[in-house]
Amino acid sequence: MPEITKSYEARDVEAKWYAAWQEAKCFAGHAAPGQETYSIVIPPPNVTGILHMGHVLNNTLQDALIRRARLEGKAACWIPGTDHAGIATQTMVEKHLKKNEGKGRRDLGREEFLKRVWTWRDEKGDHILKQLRELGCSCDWDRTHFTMDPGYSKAVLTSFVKLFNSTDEQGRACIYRGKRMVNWCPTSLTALSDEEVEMRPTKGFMYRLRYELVEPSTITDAEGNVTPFTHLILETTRPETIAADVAVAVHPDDVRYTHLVGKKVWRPLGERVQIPIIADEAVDPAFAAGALKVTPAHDKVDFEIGQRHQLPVIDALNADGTMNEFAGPELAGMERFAARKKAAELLEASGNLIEAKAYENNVGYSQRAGVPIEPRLTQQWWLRYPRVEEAKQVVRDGLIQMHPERWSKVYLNWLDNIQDWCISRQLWWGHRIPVWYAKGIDREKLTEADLRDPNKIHVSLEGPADPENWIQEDDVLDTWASSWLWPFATLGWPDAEAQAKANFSQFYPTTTLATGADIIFFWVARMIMAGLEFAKPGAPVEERIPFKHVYFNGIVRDKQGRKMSKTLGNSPDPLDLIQKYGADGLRFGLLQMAPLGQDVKFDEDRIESGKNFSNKLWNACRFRQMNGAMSDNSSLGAILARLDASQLDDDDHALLTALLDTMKTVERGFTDFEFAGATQRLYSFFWNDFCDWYVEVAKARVQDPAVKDHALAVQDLVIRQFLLLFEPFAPFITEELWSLLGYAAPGKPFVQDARIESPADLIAALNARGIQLDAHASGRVETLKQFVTLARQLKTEQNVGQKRDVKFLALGADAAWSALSAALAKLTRLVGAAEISRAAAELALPAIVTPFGTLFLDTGVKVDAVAERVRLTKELDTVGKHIAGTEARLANVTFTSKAPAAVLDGARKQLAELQAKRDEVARLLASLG
RNA sequence: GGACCCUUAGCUCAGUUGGUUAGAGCAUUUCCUUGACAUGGAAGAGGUCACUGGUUCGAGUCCAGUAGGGUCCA
Repeated sequence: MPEITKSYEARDVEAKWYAAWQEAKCFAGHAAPGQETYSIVIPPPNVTGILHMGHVLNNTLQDALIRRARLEGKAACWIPGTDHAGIATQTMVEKHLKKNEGKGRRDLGREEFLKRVWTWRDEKGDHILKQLRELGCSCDWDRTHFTMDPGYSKAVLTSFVKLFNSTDEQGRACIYRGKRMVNWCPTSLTALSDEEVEMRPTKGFMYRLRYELVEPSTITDAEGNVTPFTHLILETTRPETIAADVAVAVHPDDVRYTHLVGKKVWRPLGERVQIPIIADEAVDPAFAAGALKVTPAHDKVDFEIGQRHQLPVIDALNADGTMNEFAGPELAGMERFAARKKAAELLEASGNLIEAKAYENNVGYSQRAGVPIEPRLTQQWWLRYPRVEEAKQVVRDGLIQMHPERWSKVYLNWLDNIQDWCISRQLWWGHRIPVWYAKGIDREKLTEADLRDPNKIHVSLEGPADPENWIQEDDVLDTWASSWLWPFATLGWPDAEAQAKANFSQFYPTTTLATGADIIFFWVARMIMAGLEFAKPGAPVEERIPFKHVYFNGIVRDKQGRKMSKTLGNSPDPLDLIQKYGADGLRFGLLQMAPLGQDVKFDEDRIESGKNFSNKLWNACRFRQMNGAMSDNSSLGAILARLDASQLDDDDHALLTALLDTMKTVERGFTDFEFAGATQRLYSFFWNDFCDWYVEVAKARVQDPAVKDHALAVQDLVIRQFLLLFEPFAPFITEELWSLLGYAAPGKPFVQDARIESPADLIAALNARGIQLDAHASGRVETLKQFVTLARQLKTEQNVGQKRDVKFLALGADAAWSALSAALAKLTRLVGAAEISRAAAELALPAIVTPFGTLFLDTGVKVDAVAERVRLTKELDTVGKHIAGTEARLANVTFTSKAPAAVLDGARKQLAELQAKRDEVARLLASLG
C-alpha cells in the first residue's frame, strides 16, 4: 500500500487518472438492451471558443450528473461536440485574412475561402474540448460531433428538405422564400433572426422637422379665427433616410389632419418631389406632432404602411450601411451615421430643421457584430415552425420539466408570440441551402407556386441530375438551424445504420439538458420543436421529445455582479484556477456557490475553500492509513463484515445517522438539481461530523486493541460511502483515494465500477449485520459536544486554553455524573485535561454550567472572585431573559391550546433546563460571597 | 408597458413543508506548530433577516404594498 503524502498535489493526480480513464474507455456510452439509460448532449461550444467560467459551471454540472448516473449503474452517455458558429467563425477568419494577407473573402472566392476556414478549424478548433478534459469532464470522446461534419451536415440538409415538403400545424408550407423586412447586419453583411438582435438604449437625437405643404392651407378655430397652415411637423431619429420617404402618414381619426389627407408635402431632402399625406391606423397621434414620415425600405412599420397603401419602396442604403444614390447626391457614399449628421446640417441650412434634442431610445444591435442593425428588405428563406402547439403541450404536461420551473413561463410566452424564423444567412461558412434554381429564372420574382414547381426549383440532398441547368442557392443556413437537431443528429439521425450504432433508440430522448437560460429561445425551444418533428416520426410524444429535464444554470458574474467579459477583463482563466486549486477544488467551490437557478457571483475564496477541502479529505484518509493496516475494503459487505455490532457506541450511531442524512441530501440534490445544498452537506458532514468529532473521539478507541478493528472499520465504511457520494463532484481526488485505500474490487479499478448504495440499501445492509441505528444517539452525542465546548470555553476564559494538564471537577446529580463518567475517557481527551473527577460540593473555583451539572476548573491559581462575579452575573442575565421569553410564551393560553404537543413539550423542557441553569448560576454567585 | 428574480453577518451565500437562542465559507479578534491536516486546531466578536402592513398562538419563511438592484419580452 503506497503511503499517502502529507499534502494533496492535485495536478499530478489529475493527469494520471484522466489518462487512465481514457485508456480504459471509462466514458464510453454503451447501453445493454433493457438497461436504464442516462444521456446528456453537451451544449456545443463554438469550435474556436476557449473555456470560460460559464463553461466550467455548465460542464461541471453535466459531469456530476453523468458520473452519478454511472455510479447508479445506469448506461450513461455524455455526447460532446462543437458548433461551427457561422458568423462568429467566418468573421474571425476574415479578420485574420485581412490582417495577414490583406484580403477579403471575395478576393479568394467561395471555395478557397472555405478551405481556409477548414484549415483554421483544424488548427485552432476543438481547443475547448481539450480544456474540458482538464476539468475532468467524462464525455464519450469517441462520439465527438461537429455541426459541419458530413454526417451532421446530412442531417441538417435532410431537415431542410423535409421541412420544405411539409406543412405547419395550420397547413401552410413550413418553408417559403420571401422579400420581407429583415434585421440586416451591415458589418457581417447578412440577415439575422429576431433572436440575434439585442435591444440597447442608445443616445442620439430626435430631429424636429418641417415638411412644407405643396398647397398651403388654413385652419379655422372654434371662434372662426383663420390662421395659415403651411407645413407639417414631424419627428425622426433618422433624417438620413428622408430621401427615401414616400409619404407622410397621420392617424385617420386625428381631426388636426383629416382635411389634409390626400394632399401633398415637399420632401425636404434629396430630389425635390412631392409625397402624399395618407391616413393609417398605425400612426400614434400622441407621439410628437402625430405625423409620421413613411420610409418603407428602412422601417418595419413603415413597410407595412407602404404595403397597405401601394407605395413605392426607395432603398437609400447599401448593404454595408453606406448611403446610395437614392439618398441624394450630398449623402451618397457616406457611412450612415456620418450621413445622419450631414442630413441634419442640410436640413438646418434649408430651414427645415426646427430643433435637434438629445434623445435615448432602444435600438436593435447585431448581437455578434455589436453594431445597429438595419431593417432591410431582402429575399430570404423563412421557416414557419412545426409542432408549436405540441411543443407547448409537452412542457405544460410536464413531459419536459424545466428547473427552475419558472422558465416554463418564459418559454410558453415566446411560443405564444412566435414569429417566422429567417433561416438564410448571406455567409459562406455554414450549410449551403440545398435549393437549386433553374437557369434563366428570375429569383426575385418567384411566387409561392413557382417554389413548388420542380421545373423552376429543385430541392434535394443530392442536387439535380442535370446540374448544368441549375444554379445552387448561395445562402447558408442559420447556425441554429443546425444545432436545433443536436440531440438526435449526434445520435446518428437520419441514417438508420448510424443510429443503430449510436444506440439511438436507448439514448433518445436524452435525460437532461443543462444550459444557460440565455439560449432558451435560440436553442432549447427550437430543439423541442425539431425533436418532436423529426426524431421518431409517428412515435408517441414522450418518445419524440429531445430531453426530459432542462436545467438552467445561472450566469457566472464577477463580485460586483457584472457579466464576465473579455473587454472588462474580469473573467479569471479557468485553467489558471485549475493550476492553483486543482480541478476538484474549482468544481467543488463553484458548485457550492451555485444555488438552483440563481446567477453565481464568483468568489475566488470559495474556490480556495474547495481546495482546502480536498486537502482535508486527503489528510483524514492519510490519518486513517497511519492508524492501522488496511483490511479488506473491496466491497461494502467486506467492510461490514469487520464491524462488530456489539461494539457500536453512540458516536458510531450518530455518525452513521449523519451519513444517511447526507446520502439523502445528496440524492435529493441530484433529483432536484440542488447542487449547492448537496455540496454543502458533504462539506459539513466530512469536516464537522467526521473529522472534528468522530475522528477525534476515535483516537482513543484506535489505541485500544479490543475495539481498534471495529473503530477502523467504521471509518473505512464512512470514507467509502463518502467517496462514492463525492466522486461526481470531485472525480480526481476520490479516484486516487479509492485506489490508495483499497476500495477497488479486483478487476474493478475505478470508483465508477462500484455501485453507489441508496440510503435504503445501506440501512438494509446494516440490518443484515444486526445493526439497527439508534435514533437517540445523535442527541446524546450533541450533549457531549456541548459539554466539550463549554469546558473549552471555561479554559479559554481562564487563559489556559492550550494547557492539557488542568483538572476539572464536576458537581451534579448521580444521573448526570453517570452519563458523564461513561464518556469520561474521550471527554478528558477532547477538552484537553489531565482528569475530570466528581466534586462533592460547591468549590471556590471558576465554573460553568453544563448539561451534566456544574463544571469547575482547577488551574491551581486562586480564583479571581471579582472577574467571576462579573461573568456569572452576565450569564444570569442572559438566562433570565430566555426564561422570561419562554415563560411568557407558555403563559399564553392561545399558544398552549393551539400549538402542537411536540412544540409545547419542547418549550416546557427548555424552560425547565433554563431554570435549573439559572438556579445553578445563582448558587455559584452566592458561593463567591 | 408586460413578466420574472433578488434584498439575511464586513464580503459571497445557505436557511426544505411557518415552531427553541437564524447558519456556513472567507475576512476579523485572542490563543496554539500537542504525532492527520497551519490548505490546520480551539474559543470569541459580528445580524431589528430592505421597509410597511396583514394572516397566525407563533413569520427570515405565507399574503399585500413600498423602496432599491437585476434579467427577459415588447
